[in-house]
Amino acid sequence: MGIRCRILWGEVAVRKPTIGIATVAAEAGVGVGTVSRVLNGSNQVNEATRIRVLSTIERLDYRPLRSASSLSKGRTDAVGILVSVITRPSVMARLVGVIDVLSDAGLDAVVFNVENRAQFERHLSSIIDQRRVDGIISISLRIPEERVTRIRKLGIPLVLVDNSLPNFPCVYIDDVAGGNMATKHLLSLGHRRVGFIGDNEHTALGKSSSEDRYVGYLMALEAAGIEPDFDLVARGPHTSEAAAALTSAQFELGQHRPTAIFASSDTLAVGVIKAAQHHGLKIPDDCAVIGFDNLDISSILDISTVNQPLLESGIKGASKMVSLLNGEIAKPHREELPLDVVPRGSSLGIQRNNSTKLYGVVEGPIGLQILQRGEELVS
Amino acid sequence: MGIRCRILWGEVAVRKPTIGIATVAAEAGVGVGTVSRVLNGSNQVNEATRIRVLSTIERLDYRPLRSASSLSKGRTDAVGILVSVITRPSVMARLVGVIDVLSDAGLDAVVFNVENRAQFERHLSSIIDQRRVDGIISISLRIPEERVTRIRKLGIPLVLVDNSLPNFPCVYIDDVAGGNMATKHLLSLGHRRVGFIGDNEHTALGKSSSEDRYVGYLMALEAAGIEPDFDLVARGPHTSEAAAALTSAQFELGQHRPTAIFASSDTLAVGVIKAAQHHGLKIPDDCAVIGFDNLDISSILDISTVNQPLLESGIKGASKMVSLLNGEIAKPHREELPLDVVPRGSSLGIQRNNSTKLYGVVEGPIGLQILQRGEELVS
DNA sequence: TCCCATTTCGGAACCGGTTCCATGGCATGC
DNA sequence: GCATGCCATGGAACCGGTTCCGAAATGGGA
Repeated sequence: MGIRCRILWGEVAVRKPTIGIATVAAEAGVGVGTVSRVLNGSNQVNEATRIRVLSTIERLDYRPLRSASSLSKGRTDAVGILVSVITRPSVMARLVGVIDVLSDAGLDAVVFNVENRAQFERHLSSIIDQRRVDGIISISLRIPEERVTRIRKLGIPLVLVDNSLPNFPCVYIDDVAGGNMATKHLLSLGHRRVGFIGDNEHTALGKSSSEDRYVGYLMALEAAGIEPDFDLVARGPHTSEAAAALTSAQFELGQHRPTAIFASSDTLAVGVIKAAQHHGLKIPDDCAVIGFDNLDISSILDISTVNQPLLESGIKGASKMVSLLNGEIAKPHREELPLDVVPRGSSLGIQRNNSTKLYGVVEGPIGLQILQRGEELVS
Repeated sequence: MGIRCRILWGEVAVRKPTIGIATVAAEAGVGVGTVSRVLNGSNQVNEATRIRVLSTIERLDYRPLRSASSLSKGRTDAVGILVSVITRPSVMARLVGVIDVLSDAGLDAVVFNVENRAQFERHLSSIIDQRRVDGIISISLRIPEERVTRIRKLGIPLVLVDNSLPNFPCVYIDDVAGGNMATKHLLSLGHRRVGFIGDNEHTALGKSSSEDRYVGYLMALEAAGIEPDFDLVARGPHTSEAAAALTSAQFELGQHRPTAIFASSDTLAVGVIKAAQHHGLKIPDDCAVIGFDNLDISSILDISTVNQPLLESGIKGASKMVSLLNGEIAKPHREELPLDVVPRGSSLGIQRNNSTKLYGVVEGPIGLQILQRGEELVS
């Protein structure tokens, strides 16, 4: 009934009495079953008894052991979250949505940060083979085929956020359409030489959002009857520094340089803008820019972008997991979230017909000249 | 030995045979103890036997159940991470450090996102009372006194990151000194009217970093023999919008307006800069700005700041937790991390004597004119 | 050949809740 | 008064690894 003996260094035996459910039951003069029922809020217990048990629990400062409960119940009430490079703001936002929903549902959120292939494999096998969680939510990651097969065979609940896989619940966007929208936006402003700056990190372990957006870019060009110029297409690591370097190269093409650039993420768009400034090009007059994701920074820097519901994707994904674990079938198994272009100063420039007061052009080493819609910012 | 029966809807009984350690033992012709030893890498097992057991495990596709192991071992191998508003980039960076170290140590990182007092209490009691984790890491949060008492009494390992508490391991910075350094930097540039923009969110549940930095600000003024002007001190929510509004009010003081502003975080500094531009003030000539934290955005926008090792704080904090759980005493129980001023364009302006080529001043609605040290960005 | 130390191994007891079945008490219906 | 049914309850069996003790096998030395 909870007496553990341990011999320390050949000295006297040390008793470490643990207060378990049996102790509580004995102390309250009831059976263990009753205590368990009280703990789990069963309505099968008399009110007077319940109160007596509760007060005993209080008095003994009894705290039920989660792992014992998990063992009996056959579930951990925890969900594993596999997350690709967590530091990316877009990934972060999704993660927050996931965590909030899970914790509201009383589920533990066990986060696994995946930064390389080896780590990915290690985490996957740890999750799958050690049965430490009831389900898996994968954010912006592409799970290797053999793992998917195994997960499917074992019947482990899996939900994908920002990716999709046949026969699994998922929440995703149409990146091709998004790339198309962004490019069309630039084309609609009259640009004919539109560049593309993307990242190449999907090769590692993520989903190839950038490549999908590139496909959309090509489609938009084709629809406009424009022959793609592959000198205006470049890919590199997912950093603004890399994007700046790639863009810089395009700006050195002289009269063949792009007059507008679609960066496959806002982070890259920042680099594009840096490069433009480096070359003395005015934005958007000399070069229009649009990004993707609608991160905080794009709003701060007044960068046009394609908005996708990041937080919401996490919320919806986690909700599907909760339904799955509760045995309810998530009705719309697969869910595509809407996208929309957010036109800002980096493509539109100052809208002269905007009646609100605009910021003047400021000189100086820092000219973070932000075009705000109206005065709300400094209200 | 692992046969579970369940009656479904009054239909036939369904047998769900589970493959447990006993099955493996029987199948391999050994005892359960041996299988367990193999699983845990004990060296008390003959090589031939080990191989036989491993192949049986492989053949049966046996996966040990984490919660059973936890129950016997008396530990969960999981650590709870309490995190204040996770979306803040500074908090995020610390979290990443923590998660990486924990997962390297084979510990699960269970993340609890705390956004309000009620959530905080709920998560705390869930963690403490349900014994779901072996230890707690608290990031940028101030734990209520009564909870601390309880944690201490129960002997739950607790590590604080970006905060400190007597007799608990912690990793922190000297915010007072940081505020002092930032303000001194501005004073050293000749400014006498230095404003302070801080946040007031510590009242809720976080640590009062902003207030500590304010104290440092006051000390620096005093050391310079400057009487503080409380018209130049303002606090609001932790958003650049709020900071912009507060700053704007200061700029309307006419000749009494500040010529330099210390913002207690980079996020706020962005708002300060927005407000300056709104008022047609050049930075840093008309108003110098320094922030705090050295976030990505401050580097992108060339904002002077005070650097603190964010990722490192997480790494060190988690390492302390690992030591604690391993029974090793974390030697330097409390650890203060170093701070340093990172002077950038928002306070220094263009350094004319810098030999590297500088970006020209660009006109246009977006003049994200970033002063880079050298060409490495567009290399 | 016998003795003792070492290595390897089997398996019962145990970790601490959960669940299900048996039981007792009480009210209702005939 | 007795059968019936429901509610509340006790407690044994169970969940599936871990650990420890005792024992068997092995090997080396006298």
